[in-house]
Amino acid sequence: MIIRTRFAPSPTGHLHIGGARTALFNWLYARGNNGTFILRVEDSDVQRSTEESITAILDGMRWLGLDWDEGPYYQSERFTEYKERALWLLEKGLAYRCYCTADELEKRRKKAMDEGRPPMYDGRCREGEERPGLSFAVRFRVPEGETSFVDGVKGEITFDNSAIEDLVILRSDHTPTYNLCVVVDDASMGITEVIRGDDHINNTPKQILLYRAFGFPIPEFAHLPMILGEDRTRLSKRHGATSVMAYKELGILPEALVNYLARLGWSHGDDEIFTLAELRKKFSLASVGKSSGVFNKEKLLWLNQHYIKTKSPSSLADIFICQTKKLGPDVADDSRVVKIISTLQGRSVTMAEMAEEALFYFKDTVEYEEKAARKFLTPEKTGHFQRLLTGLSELPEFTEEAVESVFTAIMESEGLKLGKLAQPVRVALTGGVVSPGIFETIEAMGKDMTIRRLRDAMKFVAEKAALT
RNA sequence: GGUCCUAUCGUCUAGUGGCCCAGGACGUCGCCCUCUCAAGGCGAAAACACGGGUUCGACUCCCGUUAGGACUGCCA
Repeated sequence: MIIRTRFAPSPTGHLHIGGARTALFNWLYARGNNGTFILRVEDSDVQRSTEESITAILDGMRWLGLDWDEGPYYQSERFTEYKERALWLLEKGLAYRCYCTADELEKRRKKAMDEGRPPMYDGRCREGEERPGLSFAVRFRVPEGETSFVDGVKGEITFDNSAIEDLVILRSDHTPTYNLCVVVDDASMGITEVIRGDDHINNTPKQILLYRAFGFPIPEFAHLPMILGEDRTRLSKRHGATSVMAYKELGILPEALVNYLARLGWSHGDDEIFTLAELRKKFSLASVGKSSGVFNKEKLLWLNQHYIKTKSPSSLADIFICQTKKLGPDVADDSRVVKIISTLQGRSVTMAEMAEEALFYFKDTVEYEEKAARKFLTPEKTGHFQRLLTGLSELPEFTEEAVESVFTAIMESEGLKLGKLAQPVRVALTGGVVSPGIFETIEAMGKDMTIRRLRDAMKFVAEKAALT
């Protein structure tokens, strides 16, 4: 049998971390088993579903590289089918008309809670007469007995049906509800493995009962543990960035987020680094853990740093240009970009950070940090700038090695250590005391800008000396 | 309240009865390297929730306790 999995988000917000991991695991399971991955938008709650959310979710999926083979299907386009199915159950006596109003139900529920009774629907309309002219909802008649299934992650789970109330499958406006839609959809789309968050475990027996009532084949279920915030409660806005796209803005690479999400709840021995392609080969439901995990930003950042460090500079260029633009400079046409990235990628944790650290390469004039200038831009510390300037401007090839040779010549003839020379130059070129290696910085900056900045610094020193 | 799920270092986890006085990774701390900052190398501190069983032997199996989480909607 061909494996068919699906990701079924409800479009009431962006694609969040938990949803992304569910999508990833479904994708991995399908792709790893030559199966089909389906995207279905669960917008059966017309009131809360929005177009923007749908776009946001699709964007998030694409950014992560999770492509789908079928869909997106929309539940809102399938309302007649759900309704017909519900009516069929009604006809067969497997469901019944409930004339209770939402208000009454709410009151009864509250009363039951206050009195410490389980707030379940009491089934009062179960055997009632049909009352023509009155509006009604359709409730599924939950049979007596037990319902159990073998969960792909958690193992065997059993429920006593007495704890399951007769659920509404068609609202009084005759729109379908979630449990009906999922069952009808999963069955008609031929889903073989339902992989979703374990907040759905309690829905599973209801759905199994519906499958049985319809006579549909029952799929396998696998429930993934939740992702929690630092305070060990369900991840939500309170915990900061929870939207996948927010991480993109922060300069997180999709490979890093995918890798992190995969390792949150799934493991492969002691391995930590996985590309999407490797995950595809190695992923299995059997090695998904049972317990919920806390989302740890530090580790995500570590992975991000790893990918920034190991990717080719040119593959980072588009993101770099985009992040830099957010800070001002448009560097799309700057031929130095790739070289500049290569100087920064070993020391940037995020792409946003890299853009910030790269800013000095793009400024028209350097702004010296006051403390740095005071310490390093002095007559004695910049004494060799003229010689450096000459040496550099005479270089036929402006490469890291060539630049280094100019420095070495000065150091040898003057008996200097590199530190004595490098720090003042660093301040002259970047304005501060922190930057990539001085030779690579000079190469990446280019001959013209380097020489100009060296001259500016000498002028700065001279003017300062003249004032005192 | 009821139902269900879960329980190894601060965090993510390895571990499927003896290989474990518990391994890896992030983070933390120390040392080394060093033109600054990183990166890198080396090292350290740090965990089997508790109580009963089962067994020659339990982190591993069973039961209970405790703790956390989810669900309990005419939301999904």
